[in-house]
Amino acid sequence: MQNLEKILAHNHIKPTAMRLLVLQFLLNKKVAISLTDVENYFDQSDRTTLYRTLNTFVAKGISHKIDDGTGITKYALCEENCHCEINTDLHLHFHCTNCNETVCITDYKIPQIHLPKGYIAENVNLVVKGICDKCNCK
Amino acid sequence: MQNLEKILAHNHIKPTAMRLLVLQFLLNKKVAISLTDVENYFDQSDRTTLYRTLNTFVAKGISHKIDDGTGITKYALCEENCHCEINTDLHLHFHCTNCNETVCITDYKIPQIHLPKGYIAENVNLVVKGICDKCNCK
DNA sequence: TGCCTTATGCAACGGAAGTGCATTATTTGC
DNA sequence: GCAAATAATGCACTTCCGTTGCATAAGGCA
Repeated sequence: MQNLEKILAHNHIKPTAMRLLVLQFLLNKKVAISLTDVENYFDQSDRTTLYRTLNTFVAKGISHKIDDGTGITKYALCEENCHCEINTDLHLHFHCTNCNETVCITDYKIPQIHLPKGYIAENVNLVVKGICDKCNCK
Repeated sequence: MQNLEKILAHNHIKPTAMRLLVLQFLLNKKVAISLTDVENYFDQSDRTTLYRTLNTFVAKGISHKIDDGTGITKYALCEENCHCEINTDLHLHFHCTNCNETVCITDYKIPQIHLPKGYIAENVNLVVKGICDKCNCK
């Protein structure tokens, strides 16, 4: 698990116990998670700390925020070489209305969008809702 | 303003005073509005009534809900012939981070999205954030 | 060791969505 | 036209999530 510390160190985040645990949790989960998810998992721990831990991860660039249209902010680890700020590697998020999970579909890149004259795009968010493959197979 | 009553009647909504007022408000506003917007405008009126009025409009199909990524649910009247439920007339929403307004950009239709095997799309939401034409010109 | 910075934990706030229930208006059947 | 049923409204309250302030604990550095 040295790996975890390396990830943090590489992004200039002090490897506290809590951060290592949260990072591992994010790594294990393949889906985007909410603050409440983390909170439930680390039952004994304080909500604020977890909240700030997630925000630190976002600020330092190892994870990104996702708005999947449920009104609840989700978090997911960035891919290798991800530069969240830049328009080019934006991808699709899929929210399953059955299991309530949100996954990043990195294969699908958002196409160039031509806005009416005068509009300046800074950020694009594409969310598809429906049934995910797991729920579909059941 | 007979028109307003016709719209409601056509969608099987009883034309109460409140509903007519809210409908007119929506018609005048070219942008997507939040419950709070309506609430501020109809200062004397109860929030719950407005909340339920908007929900009724959505349920009966004369307006649709928009999630513009601000975390605040917005509402906008459907276009003529809109069938919100159906994937074909989904359009783009643009949220201006300067004036905080959200507009429907109906000219841009969301292209077909090819999801991985097993996924079923029911709904697509595409939100672009940035600076709108009005703010850009200032 | 002592100082300074950072992380953590507790408490509390605020906005927004939503619900329960009593009251008022509006239909509808008789 | 009246009574009963149905629907709409208004008030109070709850819950959930995001966020902040502040005091304490921990860790790094001179």
